[in-house]
Amino acid sequence: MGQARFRGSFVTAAEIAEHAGVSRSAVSRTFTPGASVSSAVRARVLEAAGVLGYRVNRLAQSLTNARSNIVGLVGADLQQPFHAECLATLSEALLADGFQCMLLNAANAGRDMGAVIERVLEYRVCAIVVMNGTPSSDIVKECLGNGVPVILVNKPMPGFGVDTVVTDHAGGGRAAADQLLAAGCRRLVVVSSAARTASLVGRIDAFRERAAEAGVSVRLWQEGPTDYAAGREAALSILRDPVDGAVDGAFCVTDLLALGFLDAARLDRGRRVPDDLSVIGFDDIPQAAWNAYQLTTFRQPVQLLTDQVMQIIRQRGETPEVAHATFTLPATLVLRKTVRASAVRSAPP
Amino acid sequence: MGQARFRGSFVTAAEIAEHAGVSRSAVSRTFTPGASVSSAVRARVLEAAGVLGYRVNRLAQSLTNARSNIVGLVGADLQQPFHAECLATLSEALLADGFQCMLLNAANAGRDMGAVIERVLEYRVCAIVVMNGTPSSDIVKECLGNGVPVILVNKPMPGFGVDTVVTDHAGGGRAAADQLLAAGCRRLVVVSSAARTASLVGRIDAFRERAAEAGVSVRLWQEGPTDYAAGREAALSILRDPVDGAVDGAFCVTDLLALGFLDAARLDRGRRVPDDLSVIGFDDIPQAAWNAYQLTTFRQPVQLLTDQVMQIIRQRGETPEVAHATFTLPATLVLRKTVRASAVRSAPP
DNA sequence: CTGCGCTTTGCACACGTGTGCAGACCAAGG
DNA sequence: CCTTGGTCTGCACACGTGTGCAAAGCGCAG
Repeated sequence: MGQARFRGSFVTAAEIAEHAGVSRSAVSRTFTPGASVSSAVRARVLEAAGVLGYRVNRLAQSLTNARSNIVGLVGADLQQPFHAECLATLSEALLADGFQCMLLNAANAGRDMGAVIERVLEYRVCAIVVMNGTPSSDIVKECLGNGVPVILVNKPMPGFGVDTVVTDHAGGGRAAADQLLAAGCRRLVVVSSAARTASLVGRIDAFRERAAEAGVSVRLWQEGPTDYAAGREAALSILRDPVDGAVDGAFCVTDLLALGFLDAARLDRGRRVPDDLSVIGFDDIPQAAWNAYQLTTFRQPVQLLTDQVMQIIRQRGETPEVAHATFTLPATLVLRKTVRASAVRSAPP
Repeated sequence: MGQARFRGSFVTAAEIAEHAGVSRSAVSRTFTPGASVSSAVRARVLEAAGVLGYRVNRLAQSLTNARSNIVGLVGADLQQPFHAECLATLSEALLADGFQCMLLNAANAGRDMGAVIERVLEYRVCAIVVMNGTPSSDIVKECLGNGVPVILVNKPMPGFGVDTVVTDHAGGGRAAADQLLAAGCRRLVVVSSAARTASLVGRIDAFRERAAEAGVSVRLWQEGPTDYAAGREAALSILRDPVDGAVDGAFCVTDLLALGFLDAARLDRGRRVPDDLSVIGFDDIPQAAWNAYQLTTFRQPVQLLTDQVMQIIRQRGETPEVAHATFTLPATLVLRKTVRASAVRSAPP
């Protein structure tokens, strides 16, 4: 209420000092934990700050500290359910830990995310987290050279001085193959996109390898973007043949692909899922649990990934010189209703 | 490459000046558009900057400018499709216009978003955009008192010194009623949540008013959160009665509610949509277009809303004193397949 | 050659904060 | 009384940048 200054600018510590009749240092010390101020001075400063509405200027603060408390969050395709979940979880964890997050939308994946990273470097961020997409090695080197740690999610980049946190895509791919094989499927297809992302490739390769071990060959579909429409296209094309003798098991490397695949398989191609055709996805986005789908899929451990990222940020903030590592977290199978119950089951208790 | 300094800190303008044999002012002027530097000096500065990897410190820059180029983006429930779309669109527009965006995840809606806004004020943001959720009037006053413009999306707060950008919820609600009435529905229900958000209330009231004008009363359901599961609950409860004599038209004030409602209506309650029951949603999230749903809904003009927000930010950056206004943008009907074709149609051409 | 005007340059200050250092103040013991 | 030790406080500098001001350099007309 006591607007001592003209409207439209922030109050500074000097003004608080004047109002409270102390030196500016006293104001600074009052808001610095562990600094030496008498309780009398502290009280007067706090009162003046309350009246005038003082709010410390973190920009100026960061100037002396060389610590900005800002973390750069880089990602593309933010409106996709899985990425949105990562973003929501990460940003909440950052805020809870006292950081601020600068969002860098690399928009359409594949656009030069170097440009946006360069811009956020100008704010002296204390870390950069890449949620998806692939930054060029040049820009990563530049970050590291300036002492800004880089943390990659689901994008291993070994021997580069970065920390990496990944889901166990290969483990998920193997488990997916096991599920379909156990369900009796023998004509398998992997549905992916034209993107050759490490996470997608990891799932694909492990799936095919496991199927090969069982003597089953796998058809591979890799076209278009990684979204619902592409999943539809895949099903429309793959399931063009009549029911008998066709594909009976599909591993869609993303839930979005899986849901599009499911819709086209059922509604356009008349397949009964899971009777004629079993489908498995990956990510466990909220829509996978919807009753129209009930998709069997693998849950990415978003909370664990986030926890690990936070731990790395804190760690590097204190002791930057520690060795870099890759943390692999398990994907867990979520059994719903798009995979046929396996013929051989353990007897119920 | 030429790391003249020890690894782990940023290069300053003074170091560039020394390396190029000029004054620090010359460096500053080289990177300030419109400043007066000879081309010879500029060239030497740019070369030194390239070699040493100079990157201007925006924190220090903002200190003198009192302009940080940072916009605070406040929102809750960021993983919900509509909010995620708003976030993606807004953050991309901000970046394209040269701003940086600080993301403030208010997490579970209704938590004190005052706390997060207070924190971002410390970074001297040049504007705060509230994408959803309701900030307290105290915190809004504090922003405005410090000269930080506040822009509310879909949350009118008239006479408060804020700018507001809203979808025409009432127009959508009326049009929804018109659609259902034209389809011959006479036993209507509005499905909403326990949240009494202005946007939801606007849709509800306009819908009921229009229905009342037509002499049709409307049952109102307002329970639980605004999500898929709540839509299911609504349908399970409302459609418990046998088919004949029950509800034949539902306006779900959100697509998420509508999709949950649809699934429960079809799969659990055996209704045929649109034959037995017509359903209309609101938002036009991507999932509404999926083949399993084909939901008739109203598209919120996210791109227009974003454009308007950007225009306000630019405007207030130049001439802060201009009068505040509310901009209302139309919602457009997206006809899909959950509303019965109206009995009376204009003859095809 | 001299004077004028324009461009370029460096000095010095400002922005708002943290903090080392020295001095002031105070209490207690000798 | 003096001395010692501890707690507070204020001065002054630092952080990295933008910019007003005056001086210097230069081209050109008189």
